[in-house]
Amino acid sequence: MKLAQSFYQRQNVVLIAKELIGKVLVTSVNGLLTSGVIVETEAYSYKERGCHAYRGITERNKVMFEPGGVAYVYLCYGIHQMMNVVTNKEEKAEAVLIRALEPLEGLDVMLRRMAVKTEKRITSGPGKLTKALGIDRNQNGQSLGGSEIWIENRNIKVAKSRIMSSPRIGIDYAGEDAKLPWRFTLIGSEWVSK
DNA sequence: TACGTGATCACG
DNA sequence: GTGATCACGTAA
Repeated sequence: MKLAQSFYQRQNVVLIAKELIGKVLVTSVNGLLTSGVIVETEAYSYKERGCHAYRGITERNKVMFEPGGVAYVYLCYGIHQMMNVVTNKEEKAEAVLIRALEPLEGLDVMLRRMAVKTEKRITSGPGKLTKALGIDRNQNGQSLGGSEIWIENRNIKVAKSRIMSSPRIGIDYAGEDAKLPWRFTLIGSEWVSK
């Protein structure tokens, strides 16, 4: 079943990022259902330099300041859509970046969207999984309680000992905050990004 | 390692 | 208005 708003609106974004490992991200875009098990996440908070919200609200990051439970989707490097889950209360701008999935449903749709013939590493990276699942800025600000994009708990068991933390990727500009161990990966998964 | 690609943001 | 920058991916 879908995660409740109360799951997202808790205050500890790092804990939420860890708990999202093993949950299932689902989209139904243009009537096409696709989904995957989350195997890699990163936490971001307005309190640290790695976060878009660190310097306050702007046109791009304003949905991060909404109450938890909505999608924050933005364009990176002019090409890649990045999918985040907004957490915490209104004005406490925090979010979890979804970085990799293990495909579950709608593999044929994903193959077509990615224009590839095999599923190999088709959702192993934040820019790739959004394309495979049909996520773009049309979903920015959408509720995760809606009918187009949501996250489910399907009772997939993930032992805490199978989750590893490490520094986040691609945020050298964040100085000391780049060292925070706020990236979570499922140990042994073939689907974690490189 | 190099760079495509275009929105965004902090300047004026 | 303008220019530097960027939570990536792929090719080489």
